[in-house]
Amino acid sequence: MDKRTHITLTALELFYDKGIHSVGINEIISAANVAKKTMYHHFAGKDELILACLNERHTTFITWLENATNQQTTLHDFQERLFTSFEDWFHSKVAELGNFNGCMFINAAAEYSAPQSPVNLACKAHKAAVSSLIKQRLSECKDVKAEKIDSLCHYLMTLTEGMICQAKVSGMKQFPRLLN
Amino acid sequence: MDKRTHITLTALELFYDKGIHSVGINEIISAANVAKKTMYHHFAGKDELILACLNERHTTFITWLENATNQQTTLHDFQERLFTSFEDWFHSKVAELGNFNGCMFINAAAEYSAPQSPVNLACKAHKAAVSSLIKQRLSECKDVKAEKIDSLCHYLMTLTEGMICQAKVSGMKQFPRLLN
DNA sequence: ATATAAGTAGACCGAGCTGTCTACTATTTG
DNA sequence: CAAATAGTAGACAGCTCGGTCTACTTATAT
Repeated sequence: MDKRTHITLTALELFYDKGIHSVGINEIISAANVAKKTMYHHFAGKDELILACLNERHTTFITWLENATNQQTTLHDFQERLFTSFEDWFHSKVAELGNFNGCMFINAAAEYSAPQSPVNLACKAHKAAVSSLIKQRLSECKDVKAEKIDSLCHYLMTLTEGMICQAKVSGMKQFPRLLN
Repeated sequence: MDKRTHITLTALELFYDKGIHSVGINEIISAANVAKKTMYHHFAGKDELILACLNERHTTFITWLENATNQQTTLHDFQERLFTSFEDWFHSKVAELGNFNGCMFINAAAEYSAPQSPVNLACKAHKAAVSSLIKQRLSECKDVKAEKIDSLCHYLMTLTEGMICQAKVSGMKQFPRLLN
């Protein structure tokens, strides 16, 4: 594997697990078994590495979610598929997403709250992409009217974001499914 | 005002605004206009100060939420009051909660993910207390059956947690209100 | 009034951080 | 082959951090 990718993946795992500020360069190069010079050959600094990690995570997550939610024909099916997919993630059953520790981007935004900082912008962009994917999927449901897509997406995003937080903080890993 | 409280409030504002790891002792004592010795007279170290801040925030938040949601008689009224109260918070219209920057405890948990660390335990405890308050309020609604309280609470908690994250990360500050 | 506690200002220490540099080795490529 | 590139190991500089300490100054309480 490419050294740059290897360093990125190693750093991502540490950042996701422990938080960004808690992980130093020395820990990363030690875990990746590379020399410090190698890391600084591929990345201008820690900031660039952080952004590479977020980018890597973004691609992995969106690809997973795309595959996990395709080919649903009704709103009910899509919602159920969406919920169970997230529940799999919460239980660390999705190999490519690693040991569940909340949303990498919510976590990162907590550490980088300055709204115009590159990290914060990457977090916003990720959430916008997830929202966009959900709208795409809703538009593929035959029983969803076009004018309902935005509000349904907002509703589903709110539930998924809420469950991510609860799964991380409180260990509650099941979506609410209200039976009327 | 008591020096200990003054230091706690100053530190809390900085922690809430910038994140815990991003704020050093020197910044705190400088902002609070106290000597370093004063701070270390009242707190054994940064960790103890952090916990005091979380405790302060917890009390302030729960007290606000208790007052904001009392005397609702129906589920519909309670839910609407809950949502509009949170929306006020998102728009920084609640003086005692300061400039909105997400949930202090979700943010803190992102920085302290070790499940048994004191900070993480304080975050879990806070969320449990919010959940408990919502259940209490639901039990006060005349049209809510006792056996529905847990699932309704889970549903409302999921929506509020989700909206907190979206308000912070994406700037989306309005609850979804699906009109059937 | 005087002893004790609480406070100020800031120097200082050791540790850890990011990032640079030297010296050397391996690998790739023209 | 030769030159450039990518790599290793690790020392080191410069900075910041948490935390301690000295010397001095209020404030408080018996």
